[in-house]
Amino acid sequence: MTLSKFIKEKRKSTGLTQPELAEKAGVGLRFIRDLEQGKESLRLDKVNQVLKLFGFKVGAIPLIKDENEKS
Amino acid sequence: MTLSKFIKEKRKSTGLTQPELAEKAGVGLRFIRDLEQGKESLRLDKVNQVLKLFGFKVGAIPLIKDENEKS
DNA sequence: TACATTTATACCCAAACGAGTATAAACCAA
DNA sequence: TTGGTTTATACTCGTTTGGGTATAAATGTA
Repeated sequence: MTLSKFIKEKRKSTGLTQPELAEKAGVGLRFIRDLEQGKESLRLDKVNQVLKLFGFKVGAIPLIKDENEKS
Repeated sequence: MTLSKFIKEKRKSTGLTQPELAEKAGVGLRFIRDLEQGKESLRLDKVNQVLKLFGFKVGAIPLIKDENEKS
C-alpha cells in the first residue's frame, strides 16, 4: 500500500472529490493530484495536513520496514 | 517518538556524525540538521533517502494514528 | 578550566515546490 | 453515444527548500 493509494482510497470512501479534499485539508488542488499520483518530492507538512483529516500522520515512528514493497 | 528523534537516535547508535550521515545518505548537511531539528516542511523523498539507510521509509501505510502524540 | 569535536544558527542562491488556472482525458450513468 | 462529473496534464509564477559556507553554541573529555 502506497501513500498515494491510501489517500485515494480514504478520499473515495469518504465520498469526497479532489477539490473537496483539497479545500478541507487546506492545500491546493494541485497538491492533492500530485499526492494521489505518487509524486515523491512532496512536503512532509502538507502530506500530514491531508492525512490528519483521516486521523493519520506521517512522521511518526515506527515506520514500515523497507523491503522493496511494490506498488 | 518523532521522526527527528528517531533519526537522531539511529544516527547516534550507528556512531555517525551529521556530516557523515549526510554524505552516506546523499543529502546536504543542512538537510540532516533541519531533519533532526524537527523541521516539518521537508521533502518526503529526501526524508526517505535518509531513512533508507536504516531500513525504513515514510510513505508506507499503515501509519500511526494521530492522537496528539507528544514530543 | 581548557581544548577538540560536534551541532546549531545565519546567509546567499539555484532549483523545485505548491497554488492557480485552463484544457484535455477519463469515468460513469442514462 | 451523449452528456455531466471527476480527474489528469500543461503552463506561469511567487515562495521556500536544500546545498554550500561561515560562525557561534553546545557537548564531551582530560
